[in-house]
Amino acid sequence: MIDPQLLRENPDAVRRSQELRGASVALVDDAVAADAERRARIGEFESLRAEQNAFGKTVAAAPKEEKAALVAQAQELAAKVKAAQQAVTDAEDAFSRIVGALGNVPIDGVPAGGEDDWVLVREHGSPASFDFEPRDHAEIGELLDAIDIARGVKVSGSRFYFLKGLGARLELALMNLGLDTALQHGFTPLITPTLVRPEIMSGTGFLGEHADEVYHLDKGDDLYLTGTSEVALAGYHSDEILDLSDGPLRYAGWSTCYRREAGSAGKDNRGILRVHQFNKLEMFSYVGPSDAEAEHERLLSFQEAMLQACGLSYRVIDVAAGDLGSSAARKFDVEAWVPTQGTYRELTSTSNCTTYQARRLDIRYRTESGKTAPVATLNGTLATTRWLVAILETHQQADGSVVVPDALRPYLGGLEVLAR
RNA sequence: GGAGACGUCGCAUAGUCCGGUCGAGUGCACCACCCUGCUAAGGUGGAGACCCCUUUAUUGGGGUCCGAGGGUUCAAAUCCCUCCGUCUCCGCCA
Repeated sequence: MIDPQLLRENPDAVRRSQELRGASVALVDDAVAADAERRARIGEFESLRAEQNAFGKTVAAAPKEEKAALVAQAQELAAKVKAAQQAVTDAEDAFSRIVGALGNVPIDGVPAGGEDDWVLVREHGSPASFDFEPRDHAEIGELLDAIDIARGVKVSGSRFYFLKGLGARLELALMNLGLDTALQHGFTPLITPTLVRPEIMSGTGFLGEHADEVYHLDKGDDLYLTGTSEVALAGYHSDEILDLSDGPLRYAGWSTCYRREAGSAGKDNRGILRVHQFNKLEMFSYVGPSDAEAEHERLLSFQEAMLQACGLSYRVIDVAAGDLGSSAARKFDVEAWVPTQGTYRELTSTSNCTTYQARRLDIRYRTESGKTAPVATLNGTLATTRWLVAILETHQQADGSVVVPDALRPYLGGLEVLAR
């Protein structure tokens, strides 16, 4: 949730934010009103409560012949207190519902608009060219006996697959390259739970507009399957006051990810570009708010280093405000060239959530003056199963074999070419 | 899955049976000062989180927090209910 103080002191900034996102500006007025209402009700309750507390003491201290009369008086007061308390509860519920619906305020420079209004930050490398007709990754995967889609569908349904032999090894190699990269930069590896409680799921913002994307267990276990380890990584320090005096806390979380892909029927049906289950290595940083933008650049640079190590050409885009998740204040996607699609496809994404997510999960740190303040949280992908698509297609040869990028060879026992 | 015990402001505990004197005591750790002077001890004082008003200076006042949420009551850490979690024993299964 956004900083209520910003809402109070500079509602215009929030209005601009909503406008940039293409979201409701009127909601800001509702939020301001809800805030005022909430504070008024709190004031009423507290003064009544103070009166009751004081009165309770005289009742307790009174001699027993006077007690009956005093208690009768107190009853009246108690009824008022109870009503006032209910009014506070209602006002606070309304406030958090309305304010919670406001997205994070984009950082200056984030382009306005929606999905297609991203701004190119930079390009690296040039799209691969071939002197033969390139095969798509599904075909290569079949030729190499590396990706078995037919049996994935047989066992689990559409959008499922088996990674087999070289495919399985390639994914593990990629993950290990990512893990080593993370370790070099001081990230602590974490293998995270993929089933989480409702409060963690909603605290991280995944039960909002994208609730349909999430698998939920309904056999008496009120748990959600996470679509990214970001959920567990953010929940990890929820309700805590962190010690950031030695610098940011950085984690590299590895987990399987589950997505329902509701609403994308017919989209990317072929291969493993869009699947219900995949693996991902995710970076997650808890930093002081003033360090957030620098940290964002760092995460992006690690991602680019990974893409480069895998020999992929890519572009970095600054995602437009309307296409940010509600938690993000800025998001960079790194998209790799996928030869058979003749276009760039998202391989990684890194979001600076500033203090938005932390405020909802109640994650704070101690400032120099000893006070507590919400931390900033950032996340970014370091490797996912989807990378296999770009790697296989980019480095394929006419005979269907695939050249292994140098950086991955040590993780494949020195293998230089994937061939059957 | 069955039976039992438990969840107190950093950690450890007192208090809960007999509701008001506990808006919470004590020990350790922590911070400041004093004493002393040496790889320590002693003394004094302080100290949490959140919210509202005020001030805008880390000011002053008020409210909330005894796992979470409800209930009973003039009044609940203390009684009742639900949920979450921990521990012990048994069963079952890896």
